[in-house]
Amino acid sequence: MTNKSKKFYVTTSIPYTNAPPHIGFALEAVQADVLARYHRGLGEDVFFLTGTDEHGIKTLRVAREAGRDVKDFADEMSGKFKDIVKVLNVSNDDFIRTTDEVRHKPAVEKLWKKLEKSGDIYKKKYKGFYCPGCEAFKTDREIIDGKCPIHLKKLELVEEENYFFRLSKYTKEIEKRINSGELEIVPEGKKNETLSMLKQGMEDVSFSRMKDKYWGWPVPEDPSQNLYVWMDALPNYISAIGYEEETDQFKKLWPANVHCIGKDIMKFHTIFWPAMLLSAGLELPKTIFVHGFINVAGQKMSKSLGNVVDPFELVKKYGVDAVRYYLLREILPTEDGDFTYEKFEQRYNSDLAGGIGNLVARVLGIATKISNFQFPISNKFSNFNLQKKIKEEQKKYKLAVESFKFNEALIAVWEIISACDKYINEEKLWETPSTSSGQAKKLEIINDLFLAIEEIGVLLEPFLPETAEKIKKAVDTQKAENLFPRIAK
RNA sequence: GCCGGGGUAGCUCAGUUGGUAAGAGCGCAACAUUCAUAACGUUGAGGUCGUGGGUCCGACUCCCACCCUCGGCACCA
Repeated sequence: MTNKSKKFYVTTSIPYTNAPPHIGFALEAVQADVLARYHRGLGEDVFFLTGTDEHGIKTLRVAREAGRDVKDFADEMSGKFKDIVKVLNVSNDDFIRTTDEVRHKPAVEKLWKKLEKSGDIYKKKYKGFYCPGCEAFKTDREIIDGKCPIHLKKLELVEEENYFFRLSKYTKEIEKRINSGELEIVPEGKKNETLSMLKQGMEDVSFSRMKDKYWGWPVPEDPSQNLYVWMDALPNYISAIGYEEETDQFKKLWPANVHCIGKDIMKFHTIFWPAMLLSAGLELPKTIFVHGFINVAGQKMSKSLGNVVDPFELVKKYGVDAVRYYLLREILPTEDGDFTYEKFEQRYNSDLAGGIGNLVARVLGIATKISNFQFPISNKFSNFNLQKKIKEEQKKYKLAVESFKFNEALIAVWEIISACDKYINEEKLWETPSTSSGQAKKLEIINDLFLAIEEIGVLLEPFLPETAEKIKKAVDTQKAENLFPRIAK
């Protein structure tokens, strides 16, 4: 492998810190982690970024309601996201916060100046319905009867002068880049949605708010205004890697290979962000990968319904790889998925306990109890069919991961697991052969199974890193712990 | 309202350009078996492929209408 020179820069979106992490962010983090680990396995120079988006009204409001200092509150929330990433065994190389004044703030300022220099920043009156209670503008959709749904007070029509970004100028170019494939959007349906939005044309967007109405970094050279969310959050992808000083790292890593995002923020990543980059004379990310949402028992996850699934609890209860497995195998990568404990436990028992867990225990049991086998007696397969099957599935696996079909990649691995189980049954490995040649053949078969398990571990590493490690250890020491104890019903 | 994606076995989904393929996995049942986590394996039951029309020698696969569902339609992120 000589992929050392090839770089791979992957990001998650930066979740907002008004609430602790839920399972939706866990999905995104784990998906991005598979990509990062897979490409590392290919020998590429991988950089994997995640972080938190902290500025804005909501964090401010939630902090106030809790009687907390906002920065202090944001610190705590951001810490929770840092924790969940760690708990999920996500291999991020860095973690950026929008409140970071060393890396982020100067980078955002620099980007702003670039946009300004391109003539894409201008002042315009922004009109909106403002709720003094919320201290925020309300969108048309939020407004009920001309009133704020939270405070039930009549909204004021407030006009303020803000800085706008000339988004409209770039729609044609972005459309072109998408159509040519230079900017790839996965899946196809989301690409089409973006294209249809572009076709309708985009209006310019406000990139700042009056200082006292928005928590954020000040607009360079106009401290009466603060930078609005797009201008603050999206640039995290370049601020973290050294955009401000245009470091070697920045030159090497940008443009990003993949931005992993949720469908709710698609427009900002497929239109706003590319427009900003074009304006600044920077390259566009290569791929935007859009995942769906996770419902709980068919219902939207929400605080008011009280059905928010806490990823910390899940990991505590079932173990990190069980959670990763569910997210990657049961949830279709680009569709909305569903979470229930029943489904989770069923997946766990059938695939994890009965599949990989059982196979490893089985093979090691045969090797140690039934035979005095020492691995390896050969690094080549004796059984052509098994070898062929593994090769086929490896191919499918590679294709699947590289097209973001994580569930299909896992299906391929489980095909190998199933083939191994069948092999053991067909050969009746537990019986004692009567001849010495029969005995020799038996050892060869066990060797095949060890080779297969070893390969399964390798394939599993991006998905279930802890399990992969345990498998490796089991093969090396010929002792296995119970990988996934069955959950009693 | 406009635009787009879907509606295939109990569940989650595959089904290439229309013609002996109506499929997989899970769940369920039976059988077999004991090396393993009551596991693994084999076999089986289960679907008029949303509804009603149409084109065709022939449609899950094409056309029309309708029903249901999910999403997008521009500053909540």
